Amino acid sequence: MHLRLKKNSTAVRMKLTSAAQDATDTEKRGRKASKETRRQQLIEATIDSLAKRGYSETTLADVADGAGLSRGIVNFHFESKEKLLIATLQYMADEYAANWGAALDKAGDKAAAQLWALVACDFDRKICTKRKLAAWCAFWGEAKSRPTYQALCGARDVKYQEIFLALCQTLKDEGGYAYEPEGMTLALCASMEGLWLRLMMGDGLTREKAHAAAVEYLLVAFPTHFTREGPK
Amino acid sequence: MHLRLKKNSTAVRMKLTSAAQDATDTEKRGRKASKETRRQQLIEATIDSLAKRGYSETTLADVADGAGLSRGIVNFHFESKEKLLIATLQYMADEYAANWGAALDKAGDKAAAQLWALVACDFDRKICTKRKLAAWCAFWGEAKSRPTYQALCGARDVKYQEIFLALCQTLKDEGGYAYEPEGMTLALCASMEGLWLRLMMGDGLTREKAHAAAVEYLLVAFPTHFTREGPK
DNA sequence: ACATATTTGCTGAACACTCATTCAAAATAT
DNA sequence: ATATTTTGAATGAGTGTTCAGCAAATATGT
Repeated sequence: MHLRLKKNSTAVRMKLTSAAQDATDTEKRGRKASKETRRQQLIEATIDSLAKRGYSETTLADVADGAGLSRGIVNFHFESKEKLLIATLQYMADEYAANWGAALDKAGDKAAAQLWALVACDFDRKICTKRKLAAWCAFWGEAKSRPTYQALCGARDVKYQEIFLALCQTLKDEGGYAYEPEGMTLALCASMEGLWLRLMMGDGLTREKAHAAAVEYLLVAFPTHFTREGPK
Repeated sequence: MHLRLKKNSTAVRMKLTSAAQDATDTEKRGRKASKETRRQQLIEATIDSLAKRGYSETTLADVADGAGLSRGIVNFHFESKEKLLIATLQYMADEYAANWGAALDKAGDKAAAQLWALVACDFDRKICTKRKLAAWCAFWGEAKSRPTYQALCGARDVKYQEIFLALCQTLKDEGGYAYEPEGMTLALCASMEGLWLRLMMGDGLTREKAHAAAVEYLLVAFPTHFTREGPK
């Protein structure tokens, strides 16, 4: 069970919120945490549990313990375990999409630079954690038999793959390459997903090595556009 | 529950096994099935259940029903659910290894032909079924938190990847390519695993298209060795 | 300011249910 | 007759869900 002061904790908390109202948010911990903050906290605990124990052994008790809250809490903030898991997947999908969206914006308007950025951001520190990869993989494992998961995992690609394809097409025209762009794009995207899978399995593969492998692919596919250090 | 005749079913079964002792094995169904046959039967039912319901919803009751046998049967032939699942994964790993082993034998001794065969056999009818892919993926999802699964999923690569690397190395020397062979091999293997993942997800991707994408990769990586139709 | 009422967030014990496992009895094979 | 295989009901541990009640925060009254 988690320890928690009963009577006198009030005074402590009041002092904290008034004296050390430091920085960012008025809502931080204790009762004061807003609904959205709690949901966030529970989602993080869910990712932890998925990474640590896997999908099939993730229990609400474990999530609650991980968040330092009580047993019934999930059914209060989410309606059910199922809803919590869906919200968790949704959160990860949104984060992923936001990440490559931002990378694309920063990349300028040359196609080569954009493709490079898109590949690089998949191996970004923020996204490509063992913890997050394990959570993704846990959902993949269940996706086949759960349409909702499948939709959310797939939504990852709807826009993404279109952009990828368009970029490969552009580079092909620029460089006069001979390949068939659809197959090329598919193989490239699949390669990055496969690298994620291997990173998660953890055969001593590092983020850097995985990224280097993806880059190696870019080099052979688009030799006139890239060097190992980046777009020309 | 599964329906089953009680008293008179014996006669029916006897007639089947004596009159219609058709073809292959003396041991087929009914009591007569040997230990090994029953285990096999239960493993197949397990793969079915993994594919249909996913890892977390696969129950012994479902496996037993799928095999047309009673509830307690798994604990008789396997000691526990855990052991059944491990035996199932072991079976799939063995089948996979046997498949690429055979493909390699048939490919002759030219490195290009061998690599081509190795890539092709991953998309073979026998191996690359939705059913089997879903089962693989179910195990991948749990592998992170289960050393035993991880070992069996990883064993897939121990020899495999060595051979792959050696072949890429050979082709590089023959063709005077400029890439770094480790990264190249890793990206290629990862690409095929990623294609499996996508096949399983089922975005209207077919075995043929997935194979074509892998081939597209081979073409750009080893342009002097391959055409879309095969090794030169 | 202080007291009281109401709302909101949270708790944890109780409940219902699923499911792996056990085992005595039955069916079958040798 | 004995050994082996199979059955299916019983068992018990584990887990998601419910809900009455508690406590903090806020609103309202004096």
